[in-house]
Amino acid sequence: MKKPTIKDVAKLAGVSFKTVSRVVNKEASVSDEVRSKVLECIEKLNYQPNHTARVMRKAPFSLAFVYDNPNSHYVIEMQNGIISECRKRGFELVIHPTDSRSEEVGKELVAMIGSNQIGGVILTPPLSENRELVTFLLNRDAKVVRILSGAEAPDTLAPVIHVDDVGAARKMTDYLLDLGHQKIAFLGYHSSHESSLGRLEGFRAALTDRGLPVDKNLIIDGEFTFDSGMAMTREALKHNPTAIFACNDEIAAGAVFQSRLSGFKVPENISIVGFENSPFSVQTWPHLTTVNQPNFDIAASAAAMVIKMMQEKDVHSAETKGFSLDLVIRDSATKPA
Amino acid sequence: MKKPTIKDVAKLAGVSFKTVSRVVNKEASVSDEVRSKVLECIEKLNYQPNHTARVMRKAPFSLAFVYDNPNSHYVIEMQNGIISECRKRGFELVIHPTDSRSEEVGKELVAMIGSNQIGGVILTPPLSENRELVTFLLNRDAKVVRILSGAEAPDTLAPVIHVDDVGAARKMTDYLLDLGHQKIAFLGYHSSHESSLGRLEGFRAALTDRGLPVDKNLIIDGEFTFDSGMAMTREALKHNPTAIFACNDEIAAGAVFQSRLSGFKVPENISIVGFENSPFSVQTWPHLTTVNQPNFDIAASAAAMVIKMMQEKDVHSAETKGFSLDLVIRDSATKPA
DNA sequence: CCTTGCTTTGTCAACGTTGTCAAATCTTAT
DNA sequence: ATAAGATTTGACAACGTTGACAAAGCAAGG
Repeated sequence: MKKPTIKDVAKLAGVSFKTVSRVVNKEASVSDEVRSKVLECIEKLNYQPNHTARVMRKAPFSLAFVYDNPNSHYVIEMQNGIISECRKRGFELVIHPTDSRSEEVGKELVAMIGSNQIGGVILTPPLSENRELVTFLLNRDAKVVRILSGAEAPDTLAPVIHVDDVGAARKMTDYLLDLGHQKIAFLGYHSSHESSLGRLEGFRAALTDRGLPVDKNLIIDGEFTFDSGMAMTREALKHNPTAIFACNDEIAAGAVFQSRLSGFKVPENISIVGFENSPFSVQTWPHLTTVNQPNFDIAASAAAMVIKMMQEKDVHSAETKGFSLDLVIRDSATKPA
Repeated sequence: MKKPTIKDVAKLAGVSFKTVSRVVNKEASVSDEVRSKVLECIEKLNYQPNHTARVMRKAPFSLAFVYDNPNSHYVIEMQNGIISECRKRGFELVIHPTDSRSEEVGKELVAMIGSNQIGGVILTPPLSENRELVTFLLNRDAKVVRILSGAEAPDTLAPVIHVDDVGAARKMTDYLLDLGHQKIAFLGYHSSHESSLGRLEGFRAALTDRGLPVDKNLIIDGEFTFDSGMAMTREALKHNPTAIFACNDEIAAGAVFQSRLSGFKVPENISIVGFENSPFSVQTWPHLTTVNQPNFDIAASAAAMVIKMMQEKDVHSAETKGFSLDLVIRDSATKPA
């Protein structure tokens, strides 16, 4: 019992297969009478249009999500956002984890696009920061949307979604400052880690805005992990901060833990805030005050953009959309004693 | 500048396009001389075979990973495992998160398969437990591989990968018992949660094997979350256990935290073990002794199975493969005081 | 030098759709 | 009743590939 094709439906309905095609594609010029008969036959035979043949005549209905990020929570939220948009539009999502340091990335992606499986690509950091890669893809006329952090899009190569984590870091720092903290440690500076740079920038800006000095001893560098968070906290504690601004929630969780171990109550004796609003932020006690990243929405709007580009053939206008981030106030920060 | 097709290559190489096709498909009957000339032209034109056309004539080269699981870490590990296998074989992965309670699941999946985009499906719990869904898919001759927990495959409907978490729970309990613990609390029983059932079963079996009683007061039910872990621990502590067996790492993390809050040192005064070896297990102090689930390998072998089924058309022999799980001994459990 | 059999190459139809354009049918105005 | 126009339908090629089969080329055996 083979899969029914459009011709089987046509035969059953007593019309030409082109008419069936028209019904399937919801074209206008079909009489109501014929349409309903065809629809009925489709139902009866359980006909499914062959996606592949369709792609061959029209355009691909798939897009790729390309990432190189060890943070599962982030990846999943992004995926879900993209998928939700894909579902609405009848698109399929192909995921493409990759190694951003590898020379192969460009080739891999070009192969996907060249082979006509994929119509568009969503790039996340650090891939999206790679100008060379982007132009390379653009030259093979791929539809590309980049997700980047920063208050503004850095260029107009291709559409960009920018996520203002600098502004968010500043907001968070302001929040701590408003609470009355003066000595705030910054944990997680890492010169090669783009997002730590942005966050530090926001942190600094908030301090300087109020004419406060930026104490180098309180800017600690390390990895984005729990263990490193603990280590950095030991370091920071030597200089008696009243609050800790951690670059992400994992670090913050480590900080909470180490603080307690060192005899500080959180938040009574020391306030600690995170960044990301990841599951880790409620995996600790007290639950972390942090910054929410609306990854789902960011991803969905990126997907909407690529799909739009895939549909309107010519339009190449480098669109841009910005997201600002909000604080999530929970229990790990309060007024200093 | 359109994408080059096989015909362009043929023209350039001065051979028929069928010959090029043969080269591309690495068929034997091409003289070395011609082959290398063709290869050269392919290179020169930057020709990429059109995947779509290929799928139309042969079979789909994509498989779907279908899941309904809120645990990002699990999903990502599975994805990565599947992808690694796909890359080796030139397949693409389409992900399909879904709502297992919805009536639509079957239809969605049949639509994917019927439309010829997808050649096979990998099902994880709880979808894979749904016999009805599996037979439904099988009837539309989809290639299905199920991942299930349990020491053995429950039936021979379709190939199954079974993961022995019952055995692992027993191993873990034995470990605690060997350490000298007698009063062990079990946290995270939840009647509708398949995996908690299996783990409880293993826990019970280990006790009964040694002729020890199973104290109902020490079997606490609740969710698989940090907060619930804390709550269950408060409950358990009333009955003075010397060890806690948590159904997963999140619960264990909550347990560690609550224990400390209640004045117990971990592991000096109370031993706590988790399950899953998720990132949470090193996101706490001391790092958790837990059970490793080799999700990557499990997924990879599922992928290998589906791909094999897709390639060898007829073979329907319900293969089966089992995985046993190993303990990861870290620092959260030790001999009782 | 011709047959036989093997290897290499080519021709053509097919896969299941959609696009183009022409044919058939239905309206409406004269 | 008829021409003109609008709507609905159909025939056929095309998309880029592979499969089936036929043709050509070549070596060995008589």
